[in-house]
Amino acid sequence: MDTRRDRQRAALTSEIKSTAQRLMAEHGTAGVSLRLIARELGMSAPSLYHYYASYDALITALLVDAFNALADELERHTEGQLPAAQRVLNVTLAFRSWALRHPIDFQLIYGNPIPGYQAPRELTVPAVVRSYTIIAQLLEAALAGSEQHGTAEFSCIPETVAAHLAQMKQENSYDISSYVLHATLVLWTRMYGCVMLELYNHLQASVGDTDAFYRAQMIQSLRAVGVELASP
Amino acid sequence: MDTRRDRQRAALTSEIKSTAQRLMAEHGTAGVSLRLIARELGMSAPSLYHYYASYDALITALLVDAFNALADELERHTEGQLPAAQRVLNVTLAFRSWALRHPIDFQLIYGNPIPGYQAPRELTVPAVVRSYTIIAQLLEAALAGSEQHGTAEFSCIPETVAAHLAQMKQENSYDISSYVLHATLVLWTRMYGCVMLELYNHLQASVGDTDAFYRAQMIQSLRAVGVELASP
DNA sequence: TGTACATCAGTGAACGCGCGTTCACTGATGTAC
DNA sequence: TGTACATCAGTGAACGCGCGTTCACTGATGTAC
Repeated sequence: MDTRRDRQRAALTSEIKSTAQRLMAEHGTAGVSLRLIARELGMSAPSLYHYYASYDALITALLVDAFNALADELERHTEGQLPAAQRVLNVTLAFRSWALRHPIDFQLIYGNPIPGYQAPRELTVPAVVRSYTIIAQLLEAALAGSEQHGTAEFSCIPETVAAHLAQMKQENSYDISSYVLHATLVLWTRMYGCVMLELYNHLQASVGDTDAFYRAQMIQSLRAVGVELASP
Repeated sequence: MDTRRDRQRAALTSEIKSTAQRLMAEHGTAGVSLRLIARELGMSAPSLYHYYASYDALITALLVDAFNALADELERHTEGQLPAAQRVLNVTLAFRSWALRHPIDFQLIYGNPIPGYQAPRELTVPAVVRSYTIIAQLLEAALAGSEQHGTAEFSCIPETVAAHLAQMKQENSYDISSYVLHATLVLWTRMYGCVMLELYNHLQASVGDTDAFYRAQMIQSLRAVGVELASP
């Protein structure tokens, strides 16, 4: 049954969520409250309890949405006719551009935790893994044809880290090489570092053109790993 | 004059600060309040106004302290008998180890802003620049003797970024090459990315030995820039 | 199609909490003679 | 060394605010016959 009431309910449920996002954009991830959302929607605070069981439940909904939106966006750049090497680059660029277009969602995922809120791990862990494996699999494909595996320094993975990756591979029965898992982690930390600094406005003043800076860093990093990119 | 009252006052002023830090460590940077601090110290909230003009003034004091403590720590690893190349590596390692030992101070500087608090720019900007120039100068020294400047990919700085760096050089009359300024920025983003992910517990599960992982990344990055490190 | 009943969205009042800050005060610590 | 005064640390009460959540309620929307 799809009654008028059901449709109304679905509409308001998502309107509450989008209002929360908008208010977070204005007041920061910690600057949002049920009462503020209700005020903004022109309704009373208790009425929100018909849509979300609690304040934490609403935050969790936002969090899960953000995780999936990011992974969806990365996945979108995974497919296509382009050579795998080019697609890896595009995914790393998509990561940053999504973060800049959705700074609040990004902070919700990777920024400071919201005071008093503890994200349920059974929801967040798989969501993180999803983005991570998207990149790893694509990187594996991009490296499949190439002979050499990156620069000499790069191939030198610390013993303890290699052991940990091997164990992870076994436990989760990944069919991705330790080399690629390691390279993905390195990429990940570099993407994250640039994006987070830019989001907190610590980069613009020094770099100027953060767009070109990021792109150059990604190209350099991918080449160091062994991805053969056509010249730009 | 150094009366009993003066000493008492100085002692309490710093005790308030250290209590604030301890409470932040327990409840997050946003989870601290004047009333909570006062309760913890066994005194009334209004009495704190004899030591700090307002809540914001206290936060600012913590922030400035943190900025300087980090820069001091980096500076400490700048000096010494070791070759400059080795000292650069040590400074990057010191950055992470300081952040791990003082996670709250680090988050205060580089994490999410505290809701409702706006750091005065005339205090924070010079403090950031201080850490940045420490690394740039040392890197300049480490590269002074070497013939080649890093790998081919690395030398390729985007035009717009190069132009911005040249302008910055002129405005502030730095005597550091654009190449080194750029390399410092790259290093900076990589240090930050690793450390921030580790602080927010997004790295341990994937990497295992974050210590070795970080060290390997720094060595690889420094070599890519052209720093000639003795083999470990 | 109309009626009786169940479901559910939305409300205002209230609870209990914590916050930063102001104010008029008490009592102790310092200072000047 | 003692006295009179000024300075300052610390206090309890209060102001005005916002928060998440509960509760008993009204009135509209749906459902079953």
